Amino acid sequence: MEKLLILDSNSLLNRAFYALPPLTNNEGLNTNAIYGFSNMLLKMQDDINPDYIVAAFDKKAPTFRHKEYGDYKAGRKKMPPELSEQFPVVKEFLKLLGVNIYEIEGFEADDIIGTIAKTAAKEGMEVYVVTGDKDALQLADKNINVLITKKGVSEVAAYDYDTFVKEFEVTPTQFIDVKGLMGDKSDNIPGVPGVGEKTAFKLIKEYGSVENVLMNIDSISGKKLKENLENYKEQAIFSKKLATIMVDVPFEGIMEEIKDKRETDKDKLKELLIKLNMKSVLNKYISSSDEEERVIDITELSNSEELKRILLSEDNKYYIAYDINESPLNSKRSIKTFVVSKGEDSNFIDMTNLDNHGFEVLKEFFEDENKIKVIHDSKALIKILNKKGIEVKGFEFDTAIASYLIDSAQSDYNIDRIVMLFIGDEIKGDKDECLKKGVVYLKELEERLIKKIKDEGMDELYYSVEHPLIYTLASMENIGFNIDEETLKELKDKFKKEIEVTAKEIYDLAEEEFNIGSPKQLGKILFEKLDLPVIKKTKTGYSTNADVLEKLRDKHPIIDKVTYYRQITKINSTYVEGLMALIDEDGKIHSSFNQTVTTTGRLSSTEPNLQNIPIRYEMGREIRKIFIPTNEDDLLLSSDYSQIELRVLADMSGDVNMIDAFKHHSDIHTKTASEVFNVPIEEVTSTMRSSAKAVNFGIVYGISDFSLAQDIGVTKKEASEYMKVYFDRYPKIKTYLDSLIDSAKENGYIKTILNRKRIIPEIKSSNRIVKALGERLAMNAPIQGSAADIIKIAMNNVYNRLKKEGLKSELILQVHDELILNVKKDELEKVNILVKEEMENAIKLKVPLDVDGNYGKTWYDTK
DNA sequence: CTGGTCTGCAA
DNA sequence: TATTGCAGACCAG
Repeated sequence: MEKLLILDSNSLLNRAFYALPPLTNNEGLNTNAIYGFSNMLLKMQDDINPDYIVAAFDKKAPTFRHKEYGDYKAGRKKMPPELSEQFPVVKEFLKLLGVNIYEIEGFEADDIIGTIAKTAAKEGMEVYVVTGDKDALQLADKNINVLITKKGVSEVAAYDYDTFVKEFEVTPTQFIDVKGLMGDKSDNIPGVPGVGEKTAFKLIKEYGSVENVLMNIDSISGKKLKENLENYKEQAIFSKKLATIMVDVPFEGIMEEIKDKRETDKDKLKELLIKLNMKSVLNKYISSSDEEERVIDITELSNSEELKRILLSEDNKYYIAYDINESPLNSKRSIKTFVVSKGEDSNFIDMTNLDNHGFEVLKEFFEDENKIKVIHDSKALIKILNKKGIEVKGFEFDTAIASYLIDSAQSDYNIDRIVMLFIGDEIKGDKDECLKKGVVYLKELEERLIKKIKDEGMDELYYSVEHPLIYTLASMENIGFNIDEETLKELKDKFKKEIEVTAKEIYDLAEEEFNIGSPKQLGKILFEKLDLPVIKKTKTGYSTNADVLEKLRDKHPIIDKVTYYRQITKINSTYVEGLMALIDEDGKIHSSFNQTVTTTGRLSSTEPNLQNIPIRYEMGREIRKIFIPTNEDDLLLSSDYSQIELRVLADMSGDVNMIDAFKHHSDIHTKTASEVFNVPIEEVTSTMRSSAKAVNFGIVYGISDFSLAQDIGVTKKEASEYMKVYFDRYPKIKTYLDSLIDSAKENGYIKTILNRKRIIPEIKSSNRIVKALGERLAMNAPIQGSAADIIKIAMNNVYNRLKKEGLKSELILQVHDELILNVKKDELEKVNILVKEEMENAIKLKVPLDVDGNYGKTWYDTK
């Protein structure tokens, strides 16, 4: 006997949604109902093994029940958006599975189910109806099994005619009569007042139907019950009608349609399940035996001859992964394992003991532009090759960087992770195995990523900015920043003495020795021994951060000493000792610029982080004196964008007032102050200017009145007033920021000037704090990200022009809005102009970009 | 020895 | 109850 499985989709999704904890994919789409639904479906398929499956949905349009009874299902809460957004996805899922979906205007899913169930049973099918709604029990019949979900969605209780009668002692049809009498709160079916489940069953068991009950009211005991039955006769009949599931919805050729089975669209199903991050479901639908198992034939190349055979025997496209011997020192990094594939093969070679001939092979391979290379996370490899005098040509695509452009929020872009993310396969094994197995996925990854990048409109961003930037950064990192070790040692001694003296003073004031660096011990001294007022607490105890100490400084002389001690030990450990440990054999520091870390598109810098060298306070700023040019005669040039983020904001918002200010090269903070405080430019005080500056900063970050108030030390109300006036003066900024939030809410992401995408799952959160964060991200990311786009363009252009013009000056550092170059003395003027030109003309905005260049003998002096 | 927490540096 | 990062010190497990 053929089996038909009918899904009461609305009911099941509701069940799953409320039974399972919230679950989202990486884009913030809720998936818990989908997950529960698909697992339930899998279980049913396993248990029943149906020949056909159909899914019924409710339509939004009112049904005949609503039309006849205005209050039908009234009082039902509106479906939360976290659930409703999952409906289209489930429909897509079912469609790809080949399941027929039925939803008909004017009928509920129940009616569709009833009709299909009865029709199919009549035609000799064994029918299974799965639902979370007990109403459907009235459909139970000889060949119709109604499966009701129990606790959650994993288990079901099954009823056919016999089991139903056995349990309830009425027939399934009589169950409608029961409902007519008792009503149904959730559907707002009234029934007869005073008649509950017990009485209803009792009456129907005795009289068989609502009609018969009503004809025999006289013989029923109980005065009140009689009265109610008498008074609500019509309501009882009507309720029965409402509770009756239709079994005669007009369906033309429904059975033929159901039997006309469609195939599962495996490729698209896979894609959808990967997108939903539902690997476990995917595995069940597409078992590995179903797919051609990826044949991974891993070959070890044991000498340079074998390497040569793979790399040089023909012109081809090569997929490359590698591992390096990590070291904090650039000079000590080398290639450990080199893995190459021409598509399906995987060949690796242990580079540690490779002879010189091996590097000749690599040189011939990498410098041949007809041998096309796709490299996963190429920069470290390029750096090592470049150091050995090998250029890299014919390099077309970096799968790590491309993956970052598609989703910048991943914690890393190792091959195994992005294979899971974009292909859905799990690569098992340690780092080494992931590499060797992963290389065979690079071809498919490349194809998918190229398509995605094109679809997202990021061709220019990848091919003209990020990809060329790999070479620019590799060069900067290999060049490094020269260090004045003498001065550094002097600083070290100076700080060491200062720390000792300060510590002694603190011990004297505390009248005991303790670890000043331990917030726990310091807290004990300050708040218990010295009994200072507790300002703030942390999870683990008293807060002793800078803000707290600032508030306490009048209360005890120890506070200023502690603050000073903090500053000086911070500078000493992080910058003096930290930098000292990273000076390479060439006397330079070679920081790494990571291209795939930040969510906004900025670079980040590690080992060491050269993007947070102190500048605000003199004591820390001194650190900059140790950064010197490569050669004695050279100079350092620092060129920085003035207010690039506000200019980007002016451009993207199109606010005429702000655009004007930049066009006239006004001091934007003073101008803002004059607007917000309504005074002429000349009367702007420095306090006003710094408040305005804080507002401008706040706008860029996505502001709240609370934080602004805290920042500039006014009340929340005043801060709120500043913002209001600000938006009055720059009206288009307000509308622009709002439009960013709207677009993020609608699409789930925002884009920068170059279409760099940042997915913002937070904005869909039902937690209002998280959602508020999402809104700030939506406002900040396009601004910060566009500024990042612009300086990246400038970096490539500066790098290429210096090379093209045969100049010996070199780009060595980027600090978000600033480029630092090592400049030959006789090139200074030329390079200063060149850099300014390239930075200012990196992109055409509605406002000019202003670049200020400063040079000096040390980084400290470039001011 | 690792990972969590607190702290503080930059744009 | 402001965005993006990196890193050192401490400390519990």
